[in-house]
Amino acid sequence: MGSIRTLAGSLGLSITTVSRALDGYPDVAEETRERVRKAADELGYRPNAAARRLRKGSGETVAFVMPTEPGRFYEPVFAEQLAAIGEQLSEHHHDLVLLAARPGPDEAALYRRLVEGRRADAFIVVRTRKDDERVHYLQQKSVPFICHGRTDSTQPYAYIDGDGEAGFHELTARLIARGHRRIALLSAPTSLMFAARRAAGWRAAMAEAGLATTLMAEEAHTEEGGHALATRFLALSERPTAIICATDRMAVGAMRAIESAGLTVGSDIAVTGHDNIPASLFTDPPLTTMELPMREVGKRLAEMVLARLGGADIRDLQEVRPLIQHPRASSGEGA
Amino acid sequence: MGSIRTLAGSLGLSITTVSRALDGYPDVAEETRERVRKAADELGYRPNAAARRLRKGSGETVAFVMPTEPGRFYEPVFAEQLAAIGEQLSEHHHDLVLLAARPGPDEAALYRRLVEGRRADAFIVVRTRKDDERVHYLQQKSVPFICHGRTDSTQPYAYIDGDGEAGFHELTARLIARGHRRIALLSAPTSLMFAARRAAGWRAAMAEAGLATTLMAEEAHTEEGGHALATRFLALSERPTAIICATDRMAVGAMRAIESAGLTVGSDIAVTGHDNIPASLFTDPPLTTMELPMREVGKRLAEMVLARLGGADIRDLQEVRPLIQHPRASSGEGA
DNA sequence: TTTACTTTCCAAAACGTTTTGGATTGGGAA
DNA sequence: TTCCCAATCCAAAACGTTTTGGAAAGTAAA
Repeated sequence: MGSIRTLAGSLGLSITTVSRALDGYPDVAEETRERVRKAADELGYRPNAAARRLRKGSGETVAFVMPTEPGRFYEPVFAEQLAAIGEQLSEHHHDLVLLAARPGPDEAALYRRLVEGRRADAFIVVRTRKDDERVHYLQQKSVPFICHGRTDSTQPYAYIDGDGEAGFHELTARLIARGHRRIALLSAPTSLMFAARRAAGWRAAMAEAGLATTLMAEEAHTEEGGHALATRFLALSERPTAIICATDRMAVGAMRAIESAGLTVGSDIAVTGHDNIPASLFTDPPLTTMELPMREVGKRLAEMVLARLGGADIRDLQEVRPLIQHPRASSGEGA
Repeated sequence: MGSIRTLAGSLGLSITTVSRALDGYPDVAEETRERVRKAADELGYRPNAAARRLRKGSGETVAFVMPTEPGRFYEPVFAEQLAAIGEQLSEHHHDLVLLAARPGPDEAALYRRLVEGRRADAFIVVRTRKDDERVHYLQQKSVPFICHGRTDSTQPYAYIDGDGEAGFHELTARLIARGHRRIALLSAPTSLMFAARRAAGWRAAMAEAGLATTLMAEEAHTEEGGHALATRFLALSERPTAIICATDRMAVGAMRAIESAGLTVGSDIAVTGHDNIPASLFTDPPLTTMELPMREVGKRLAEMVLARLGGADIRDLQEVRPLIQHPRASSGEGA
């Protein structure tokens, strides 16, 4: 029911003409085209996606594989990015297929299945790692993809990324200018590219000021991770006067640890994060943080995928975006 | 490259036999089947998804349309649910296609496009509304779907839902037993089914104890919404001694408002939420909340969709799950 | 030996599009 | 008139599977 054949039949036209009319080819009379459009609307005709994909060879399908960590997968800004990607792609009549696998052999197998079965024409790769097998594989198979975040690849690849290095450099310099000397970094695992970049920014600013970069440790980027690391640093005889966290979630955990130790965030110890999650305005005191607008990034990510599918050059699809700083009371700044 | 034809050719078999061998039909010799399997592995052959879908008529595709509100879409537990759905579906070789549209005409048009173009064989409908056009439409077109949350429909439909009514009833009764009399409810918009259910639970418990249910108001279920409503209630001459929030995010906003007013959460005013977001363990004091395990729900949602596609009866696919209560210090309970 | 049945395989049709390579018509130029 | 070209249309092939309806060969029963 509702195939192009019945539509063509009811119009007394060939299916060729109907197809070309709807696809906007120039070799069909304007009057006919209108007639076809109207009938298609009335019958609620939509070309069968599978048939179209089969014939065209390309499926108009973009895959997004969530790297679900063992245990909970809780990414504050994730949903927003996904929504933006979905909106943008669907506007251009592309499908976003969502999958999930934890990094490791399962993930690799999933990528192979998607590529070999031609279930996806392009990929969006998030949460990039330093040495990223996903990137290797897609490059080798020459499947189009866009990364959110950079990776250590010798071959060119398309990406969009926030400038975490510059952001953390600027933040660290700001704290140094306010008199801080012992500034700790609570990092996420540095095998994750975003964590490595942010750490590099902190390290550079500290080095420029001639300060030691010993107060640094890695943990999962969760409230719990932040709490554990902060507790450890607070027990030092020379405890830090400022704690820079890789993410807002870590900062929330760190703030809790500081309060438990009987200290006051903002006056006794500065705390900062990254992400500008909604809750960061409602911590006590409000959390100093920085932000890469996820909705914009998601939209751009989708645009870049479409561009790549359209044959755009990889070198024109490499973007690093500055972060928006939000200085607030948790670092003795802002309101 | 890599079609079933080349595979059949290289084996000296017909494509029929190859297809049936790989699909496990009984009319192919065990020896042959092994030979085919091995060759398929070596060549990395996977059936072309579009061709298979076209021929089979069913696309093995489940659609998930995110109801993106105007402005920010930030759903703490959302990513986890999505990951679980994706994992489960992909295990059964089904695709999860993700789309996004804000409730309204765009959303309706998107559903039509998906159904009429046969881009989706089934739907997962989340964030159900009292009068839900998505449900009406899918029922009318008799497209299989599963709701997360219930709705006001006279016809039967498949759903899984947390028992927010019982959960809030139990919580309210607990607070009453601890001596609270003026218990306010900070609700999400009651056009959303989950908010209406939770409000009903609170109202019933209050009525049973002969208490007034005037202390109730609706706002967006965000930190900001919670903050605004709490501020309003705190200004009353007879302010509430307990504030029940529809979500943890609202509770975070409410706690901030209480502190700003110079009061102490837990001792002066009890505060509770719902969702058990990770941050709820790291508020000061830890937040009393309740939970529907999202990973489990996601998995079950996927299973139910598959069951429905397999012809299971709707009446066997209606589940209400009890919530897990987490009494904590923010309501003077727990540790 | 013939018959009937089982096992194993296969040719061809079908799914609903898009694309290729014309065919037809009418009008203007020669 | 004849020829050419532009404007419209269309029949048939192709995309890569799965499924239908046997065919061929071997085996057991009569």
